[in-house]
Amino acid sequence: MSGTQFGKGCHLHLIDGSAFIFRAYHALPPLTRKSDGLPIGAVAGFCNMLQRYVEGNTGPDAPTHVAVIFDHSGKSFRNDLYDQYKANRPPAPEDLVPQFPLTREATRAFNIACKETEGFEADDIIATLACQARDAGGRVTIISSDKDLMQLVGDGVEMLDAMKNKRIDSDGVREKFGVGPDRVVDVQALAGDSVDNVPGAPGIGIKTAALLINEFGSLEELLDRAEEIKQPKRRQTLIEKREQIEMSKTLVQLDCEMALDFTLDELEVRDPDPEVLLGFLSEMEFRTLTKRLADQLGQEAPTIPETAAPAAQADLPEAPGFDVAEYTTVRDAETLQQWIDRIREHGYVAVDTETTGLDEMIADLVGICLCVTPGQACYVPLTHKAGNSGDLFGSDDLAEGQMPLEQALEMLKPVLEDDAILKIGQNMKYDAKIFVRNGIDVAPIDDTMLLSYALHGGLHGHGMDTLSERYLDHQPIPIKSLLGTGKSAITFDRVPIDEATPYAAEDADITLRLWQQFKPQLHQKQVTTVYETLERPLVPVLAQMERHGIKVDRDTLSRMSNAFSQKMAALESEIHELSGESFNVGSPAQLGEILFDKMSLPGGKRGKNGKYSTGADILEDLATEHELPARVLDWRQLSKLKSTYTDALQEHIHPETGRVHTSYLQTGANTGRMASSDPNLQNIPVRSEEGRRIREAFVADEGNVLLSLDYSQIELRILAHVAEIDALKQAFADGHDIHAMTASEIFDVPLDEMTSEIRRKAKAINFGVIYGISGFGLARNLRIPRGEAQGFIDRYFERFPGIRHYMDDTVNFAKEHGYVQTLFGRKIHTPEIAAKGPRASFAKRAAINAPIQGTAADVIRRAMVRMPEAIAHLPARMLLQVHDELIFEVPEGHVDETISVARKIMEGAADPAVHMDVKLVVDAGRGQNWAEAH
DNA sequence: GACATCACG
DNA sequence: GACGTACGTGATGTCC
Repeated sequence: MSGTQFGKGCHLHLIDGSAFIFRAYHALPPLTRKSDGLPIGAVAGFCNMLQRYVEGNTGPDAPTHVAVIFDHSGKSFRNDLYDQYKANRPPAPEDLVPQFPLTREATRAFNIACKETEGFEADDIIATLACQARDAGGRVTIISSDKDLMQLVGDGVEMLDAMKNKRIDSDGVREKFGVGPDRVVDVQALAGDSVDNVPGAPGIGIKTAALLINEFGSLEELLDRAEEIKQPKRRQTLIEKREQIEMSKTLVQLDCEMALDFTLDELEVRDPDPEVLLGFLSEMEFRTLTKRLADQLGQEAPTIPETAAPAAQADLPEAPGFDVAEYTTVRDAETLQQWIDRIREHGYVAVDTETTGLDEMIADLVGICLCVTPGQACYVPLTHKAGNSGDLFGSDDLAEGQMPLEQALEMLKPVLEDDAILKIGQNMKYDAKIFVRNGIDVAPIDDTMLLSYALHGGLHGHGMDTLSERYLDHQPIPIKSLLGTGKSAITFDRVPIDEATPYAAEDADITLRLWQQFKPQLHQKQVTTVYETLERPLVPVLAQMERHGIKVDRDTLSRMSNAFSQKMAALESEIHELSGESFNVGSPAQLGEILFDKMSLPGGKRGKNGKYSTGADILEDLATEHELPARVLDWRQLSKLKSTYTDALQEHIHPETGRVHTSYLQTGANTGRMASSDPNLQNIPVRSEEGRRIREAFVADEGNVLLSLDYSQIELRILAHVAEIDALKQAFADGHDIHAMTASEIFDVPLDEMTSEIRRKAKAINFGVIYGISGFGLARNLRIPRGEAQGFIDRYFERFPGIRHYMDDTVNFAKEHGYVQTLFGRKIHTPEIAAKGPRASFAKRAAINAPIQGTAADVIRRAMVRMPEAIAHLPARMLLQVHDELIFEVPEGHVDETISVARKIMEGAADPAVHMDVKLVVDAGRGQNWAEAH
């Protein structure tokens, strides 16, 4: 056959590669390569399907030419026609993404042509090839079950559903669409397609569409003569939505005349090269398949070492030391293109951005580093300024030898947004936010900080320096050595490029090395699900919340600040008068001396630095003795509110957005909780009346409302579930007041005789249990004798013995394994549990608390991950998270629906991963400001 | 930079 | 039997 021109007698097979991939992915469990944990299930299934396909190619239907056609990642020309095209399609699963390039490799290993084209979908390539083959007089079989391809059937073109082994010809198409292949697009244009988000004509499905097309002959005829339609609603739709219908047709119409950079002749069937094919299969560690194909090809099967993972790691080629690393500066497009080519070859890249500051809402991009191989990284300087770091009046001109920013971004954008290329970073949320401000939506991503958090939570911090020293035995170049410290510190754009390159490139290099080490461990440590469902997908969600921010009214804060100042001044003179001397009220040391030495008040205890303690609890006790401590308490409250909130918050209002943009630290708390900083919006006052008014400054944008949805008693509910306390479960099921119920049980008081004082005690005990109760702690909290507190606890354990078992079991588990777990499988390490003395006591209480606090944290993370999609059809925005509460902003008209949708997501957040015996309940509030909404 | 204090869940 | 003690955070001001 070789050298024959495609024509009569030839038979072209066109395989829809994406359909193969997704079918393979869903048909197989999430297999990973044994030596390094690389996800490999879809590739395995894909190879099996290719093998079966090749094997079945005998007889009259055997092809002379064949190609596997893939969708090129990214957007197609249809997105230019309609930006919503395929917009509701969920992104590819994370563990599938790294497998996309491998399926291309597999195709080539089978020596089958493998084609994809940027800006076009696989369907268009298939259409163009099918038309070319048909016009040349050949026969075509499209191996796919995608109905969008049915318009191509006829004239020697057929489809084959490989799963059902069913051929589809013109009759088959007529069965499916009610019209012949030539009118399929007309029907699709009318019926639309919810999967691809093609709008079509509302209210018209395939049946009706076929009826209309058959009646009028064509879509154009139908639209021109729409007035003749009898049904008024249908007539109106067709007239009013004409433009939308015509646009839909252009979306579903496949392009048969694409300019291809290859010809049909190049698709001729070829035998695989045994060495290449078996090499690929054994590299993937497919034992069965390698052997089967080796037998078929009459070759000796290459041996695949039966290595356990840790041994395999030792087998990996030793990464070069950091001292011999090759770090280059990229100064022109040609060199950058070489790096981009390398990235595309690998299918992943470690990325790091250098910027002018730490606030990603304000900092500007200075340069980008890339790394695909340990020890080889590049730095692309973009906006470094001329003039050296020592020059105080450094020029604002750009330094020589840098690519134009726009050009570099334009070249990198397709790579950074490519679904098939994994972008690896350390704290990628930061870099992603910088990129968004430069018009690039980085995805998909992996994050070494989050990998470490999932793997090592509780063992150590997850910053780059810690990780590098710990896992790579390498101390990174300190940023201070480039920027200096304090007042004389410079910004990164003032660092000479020659100095910047080794620092920046090293960060990307470290990130890549960490990723190579951590990623396979997810599977071994059984935290893949935690990482994939609770950590990785949260990154874009948080990034969006942070970028959106919450509106804060400066005037409200400013007025309150002035009021606080006046009150403080009055209190201060009163305090000075009472003490008989002028001193700094804000100095605990000076206050302590006044109270306990000069005035000889009782209860003077010295802390570890030899100073008297003057904490609020001590001053409260002293308040019965003297007026002064009470005044100091008042002053302190105002001082706190003013400095931390009314004043500091104003500094955080973004000059352009007028909103406050906090930053969430996903790895902030060992338990799985997040932390908020710059500013911390998770500790805005609420407990005191005076403080709560601060929340009035957090307002909804014009025409909008703030919503607050919070989990009711989530930690106690989780405790009831994990400790299996039937009485508690029942109380939650019946909707009873849980603290009153507890009080009734342990103090033997009937519910109708309950007093607020008894209930308060029970509430303290309930919280105490969650925190790993001790007689001393409860006694201090309730200000009762220690013996009495211990009595309460004893009675509590008597009534709810399950609690004691839970505590003992949890501590024992921690001692045995070195960690405890949440219901979702998050591991929180407790290295101190083996310590002696008070440290062990701390660790025990932390171990008791962690699964409860951590499970609650996991629950709300699940809700947050699912929220954007759930509210996508609403003009609602999720703004803040405060541990068990989510804050939304939504136009007035959509309040009720938003509450109902968000509540459903939150209450169902544990499902289906975890079944809870106790239902989760969410309370909702609304208002013009946060005080009203809460 | 350590410490004390206090804001939140 | 003594140890110290509720769990998890971040921001601020003082003082060295």
